[in-house]
Amino acid sequence: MAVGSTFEVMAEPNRRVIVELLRERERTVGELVGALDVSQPAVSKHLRVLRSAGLVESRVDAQRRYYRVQALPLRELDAWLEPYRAMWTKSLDDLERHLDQTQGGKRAGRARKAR
Amino acid sequence: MAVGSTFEVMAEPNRRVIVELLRERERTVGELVGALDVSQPAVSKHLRVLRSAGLVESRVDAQRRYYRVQALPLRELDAWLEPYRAMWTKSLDDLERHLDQTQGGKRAGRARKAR
DNA sequence: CAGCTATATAGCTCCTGAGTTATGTTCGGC
DNA sequence: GCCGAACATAACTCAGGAGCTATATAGCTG
Repeated sequence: MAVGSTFEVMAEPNRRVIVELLRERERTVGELVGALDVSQPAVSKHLRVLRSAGLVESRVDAQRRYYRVQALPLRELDAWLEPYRAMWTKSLDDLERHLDQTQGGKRAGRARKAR
Repeated sequence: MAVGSTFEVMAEPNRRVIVELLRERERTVGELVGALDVSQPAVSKHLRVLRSAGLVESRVDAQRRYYRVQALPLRELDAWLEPYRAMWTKSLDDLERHLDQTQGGKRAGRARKAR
């Protein structure tokens, strides 16, 4: 529930891969195992962690379990990042101003700021 | 540099506290130690990790070192989250539609969607 | 220069967490 | 009703990382 747990859960590389795979479409445990280069129990363990963090849900079909992403908890990360957006925007603006000063008119037709 | 390292660095609770403290203003190591309930070497170690991830910078003043946030690496987290924004927006819309259906006109003057 | 302050580094301990193998459970097919 | 497929759980190992104490380094102060 806390932003901390979401951060910690998403810090694990294989879990991020799982979430990215499930973003495209729901998948069975077997499909994830095939994509991940770790054992099936390891994948089940990651799915357990992800489920208890509310980041995935599952649907049963016979012996198969289809997992899908539940993105809402990621919103907490987004909210946590909010105060920093202004800071990196400023950093980029400062960088740009610096480039404008040092390189002068060399880049007249250049594309405008990416935010 | 990779989004993975940024995730892992920010997963540590004390490091997140440090970054949040430095968001307000630059601080010395001693100030951070006073706020954190861990030893001074532990704080220095966290600062080292944060510095090598590009998340903080330091300025020397006599024996003191003032640390400040460098927010740019956090932008990678923001970018990573991007594809999921549409998903949680949809989840919230679905929830709202559901509430509208089940509770009908009970909440006529209610505040509008928060995004 | 002696001693104090502020911070970094070294060396160590300890616990957590990610991985493994082995086994349990559930379900469909024959 | 049995066997195999699909997944979860149990029990264990092992490495890394976060913490600590002790010590080194750098700079002010008197």
